[in-house]
Amino acid sequence: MNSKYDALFLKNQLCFPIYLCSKEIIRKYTPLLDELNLTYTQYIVMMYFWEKEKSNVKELGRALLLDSSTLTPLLKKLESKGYITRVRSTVDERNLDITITKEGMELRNKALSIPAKMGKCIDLTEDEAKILYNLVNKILINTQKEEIN
Amino acid sequence: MNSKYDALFLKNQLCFPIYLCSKEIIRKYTPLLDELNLTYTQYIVMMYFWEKEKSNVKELGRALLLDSSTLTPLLKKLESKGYITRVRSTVDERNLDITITKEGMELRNKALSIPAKMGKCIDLTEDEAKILYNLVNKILINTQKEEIN
DNA sequence: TACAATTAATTTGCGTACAAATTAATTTGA
DNA sequence: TCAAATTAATTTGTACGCAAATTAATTGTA
Repeated sequence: MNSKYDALFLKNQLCFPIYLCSKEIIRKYTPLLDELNLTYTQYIVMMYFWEKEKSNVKELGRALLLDSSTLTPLLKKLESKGYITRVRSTVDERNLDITITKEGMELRNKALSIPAKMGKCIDLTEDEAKILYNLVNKILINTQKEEIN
Repeated sequence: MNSKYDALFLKNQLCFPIYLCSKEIIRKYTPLLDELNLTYTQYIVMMYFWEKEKSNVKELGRALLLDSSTLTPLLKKLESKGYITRVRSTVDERNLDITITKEGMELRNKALSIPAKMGKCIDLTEDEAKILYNLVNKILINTQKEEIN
């Protein structure tokens, strides 16, 4: 311990490199996703719909940890690109039925090469990737516990 | 391998939880930083100036991996809060001399309790934190290598 | 059964984040 | 030496990201 300010030195921050890492990864995704006419967040949303054809804003937001106010304009953009449809539910008109289109489903095939390209770019061993995955998920669990501060 | 789409399943993504992790951590920082009248990015910039009293946009951007077009408005905000000053260099007027003020420097004392609070919230062991730090930095190095794709 | 409470989605406001274009100052080289 | 190239910062345009306010539909209950 050199100074009472030690914990405030940039080089001693853990969160800062995580934040940089997330940004850099997204930056690397960008040219690959450009070919699918998707941004990173839109790609994550499409990934969700590749596995679950139909959903609504609330459910999607809970699954992807995205606010409804982020999703509303993003979903409108995906609709305008023809990848999903947005229709008010007839059962409960508060809900929005979001459904992937055939074109949206076909995007999946165009995305097939992306994971390998990104994996090569990240360039971790399988073990390292697994360790990182577990640690990051541990933080996600911990940060989502009841706040005390 | 169950399907050719395996690598596109959300649960098999490494980058997605890193992205979530970064966002969740920043979300946790927010109420703590509110007391200093700072956003997370502004906090990182202030941290930089707590260690290096004077800089310019280019140098700062390289250190923090932030674009000048992100920094320009952010620095104007920090200036309006009285934490830094922005003056064109007299030596080379293309450069902006950015200097931390006394008030900016004093913020550091108000920030002293933040790292411990965040550490408690993240809740990793010292070893886990070190491993995570190294893995994230490895990705940062790898992603910043010459692009091949 | 009306009306208050709740719920889902949208809108608004503010702050990043970055690519591309622009502006202004400095440097380079024919 | 002066026009072209380079450089630093700013501006512009698009897209998140989230808190808070709003709107509209549904539910709960007195």
